[in-house]
Amino acid sequence: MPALEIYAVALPTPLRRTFDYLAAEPAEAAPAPQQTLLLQDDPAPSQPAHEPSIKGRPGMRVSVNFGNQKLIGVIVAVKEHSEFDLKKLKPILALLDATPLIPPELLHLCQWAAHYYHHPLGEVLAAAIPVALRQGEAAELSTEKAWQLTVNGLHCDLNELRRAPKQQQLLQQLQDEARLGVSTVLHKDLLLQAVNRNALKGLSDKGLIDALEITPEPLRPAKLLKTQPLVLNAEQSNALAQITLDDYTCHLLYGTTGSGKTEVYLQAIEQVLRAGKQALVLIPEIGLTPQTLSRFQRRFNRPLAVLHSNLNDTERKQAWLLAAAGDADIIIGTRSAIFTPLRRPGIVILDEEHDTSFKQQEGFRYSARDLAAVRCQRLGIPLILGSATPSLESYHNARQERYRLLLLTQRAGDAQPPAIELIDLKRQPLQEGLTQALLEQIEQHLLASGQVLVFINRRGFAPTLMCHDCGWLSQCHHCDARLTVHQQPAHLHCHHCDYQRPLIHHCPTCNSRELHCVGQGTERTETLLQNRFPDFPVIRVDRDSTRQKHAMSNIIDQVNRGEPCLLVGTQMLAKGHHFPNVTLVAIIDADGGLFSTDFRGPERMGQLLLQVAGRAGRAEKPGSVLIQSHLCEHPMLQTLLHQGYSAFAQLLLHERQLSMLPPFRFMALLRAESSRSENAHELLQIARNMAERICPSQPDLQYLGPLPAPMEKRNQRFRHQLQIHASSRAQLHQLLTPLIAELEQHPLSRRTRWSLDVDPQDMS
DNA sequence: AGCACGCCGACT
DNA sequence: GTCGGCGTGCTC
Repeated sequence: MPALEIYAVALPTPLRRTFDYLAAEPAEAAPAPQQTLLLQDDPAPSQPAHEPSIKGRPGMRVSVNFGNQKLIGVIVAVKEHSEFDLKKLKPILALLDATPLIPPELLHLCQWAAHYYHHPLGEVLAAAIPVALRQGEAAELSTEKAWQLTVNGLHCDLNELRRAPKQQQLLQQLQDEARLGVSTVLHKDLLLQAVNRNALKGLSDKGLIDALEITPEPLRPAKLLKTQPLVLNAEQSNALAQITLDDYTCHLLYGTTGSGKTEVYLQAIEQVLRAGKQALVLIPEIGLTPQTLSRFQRRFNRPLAVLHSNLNDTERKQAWLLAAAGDADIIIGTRSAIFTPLRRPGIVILDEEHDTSFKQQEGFRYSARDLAAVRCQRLGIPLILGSATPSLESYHNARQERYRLLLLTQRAGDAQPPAIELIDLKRQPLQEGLTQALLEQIEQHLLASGQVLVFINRRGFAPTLMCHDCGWLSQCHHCDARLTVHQQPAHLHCHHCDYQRPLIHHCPTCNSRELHCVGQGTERTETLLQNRFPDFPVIRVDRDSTRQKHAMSNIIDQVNRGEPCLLVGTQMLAKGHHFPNVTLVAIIDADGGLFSTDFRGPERMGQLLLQVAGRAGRAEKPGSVLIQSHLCEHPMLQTLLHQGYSAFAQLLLHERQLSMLPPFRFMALLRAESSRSENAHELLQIARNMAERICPSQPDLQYLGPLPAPMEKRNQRFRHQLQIHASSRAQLHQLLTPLIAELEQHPLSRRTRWSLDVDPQDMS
């Protein structure tokens, strides 16, 4: 009598536990003839579609009946006993994998994340697995259409095709390649060579070539590099030499814009590839420009897989499986790529590590940066965090020598750092927010054939419409926010809930015609600059102007042609793209971050200012940066501009320490939202009472709230939050584990939407 | 989360 | 008489 086999299965439900299932009963009589291992679309539930000899192991997918739905889950443990009534256990319907889809190391990372973020494992796994595989598709690399000469085709006389020159040319090409030993040619490669489809069909109809489906072999030519590495300067060489490749170290590569961080990444990756291992490169959501990608493709003769948000389900699955199979040597992706399985993991690089897009802001709120550290530590491989403006968390870790600090201070080549100057806005006459001094500078740079980048971090025409006679404001009815005025096309738009309505010209309250636009947005600045400099093109770059598919690359092309022009835009301009001909960067208003309700406001402001400033003077042309502010004497601005980011970061860290905020304290944010404000508040009050009972407030563990969120009403829902501050991670989690368990048992917790954010990045 | 069950109000 | 509103309970 074989021991009972029970699988603990994680299912995609918000329930924070696994469910036990029996292994499907072994087939009774004679073994069924060759049954397919992997499920087709719809398995017959009565007949398990797997061979009895295959045993379930952790990381394999199963399909099961759950309540009255059929779900796909992942086995997380195989055991002989269950806490649950054995008679009530259901058998799995089918085992979907012959080998674990999630290798043990990745499953462990998911379990760690579920535990650390107090999030259901089933949902963590759902975030880790591409949709196509989550829905039960076979874990097989997709095949590609290819062509092969038939015997007739190989020996066919080209003269026979003299009346079909396209076919003749194609046949000759295929015969030539066949003689060189290349017997099959991928269909997509032929299309890339502009081969006519009709010519292929013609040869195929004549029986000279055959179509076939093949799984392409990864190409690894003997020569690793396509192009030679750049010569490193002393700092870069030193940084590269300090990167430990054979065990875990987290390196903070802190390098000024233009100091050549990417070259250090490339040469570190080169060493990893030479050791036969894979490199995982994580980049911010908008950082994956064709420029970044081509830099990797141009350097290495090795297969590369890309994972970003514009892939469809099939492409995403393919890239994921290529990484898992070890068929891709370099994997480049955004946040969720931290969950890519790797056959031969060698290094993880996370570029622009301060970027907020590495933290998921809804649902499973994980930090890809922090998970990268956990994963690398487990794997015993190096992690490189790179930034010109490191997050205070990482900078603090480096100063505490938990991370190895690698400094790059020199700009590559002859590029000079930009000269940064403040323009005091106080008492200045303004034209749509721009001072005379700024306009004159812009004019000078344009006349000197320079390009000018004007940064204003607000899209639309103006953030508010106001009645000059009665004080009416364009309030959004769904949010505690004003509707933004847009002129292209003209409408009022809430940037928080997406509510839109036509632009009005009379006050809805007093019917006055004196409706004024208050404040500046990109459209308004664009209009002003277009009127003021009619001889130069003004190009607006924001979410609205780049909505269409190739809009951004068209803009990049236009700007890189080098003609003098004005670029007006939001932070989209600050990230990823290089504009070598920009000689002046103008920042319309630096003050936003200094009044922010979020304690990270000043940090974000400093990072953004330097990122924008870094766009100037990248090439041989020296750049200047002008920053308008009402608070020129503010110590933060002064420190940032005169002593640099490190001094600025140290100043902010000092303040964080005094006010007992991260990274000196550890935070969790319990959020609740409801269509009735009292409900959200009440649930959090219950949570606070529970928390006080588990662990009373004390210096090492403090509660703040429940309080309304900074924007209480958003999209018709009222939001409240309870902050939990602890002096150590351990203390935080000692509270959270029982608190969440108790809270989810409470009846009110199922009627009001709530979520937990461990290490919140955005307090709103 | 989904989904079923169940118990009260306005319609063909 | 039914359709359907959403409160409550359960999922191995």
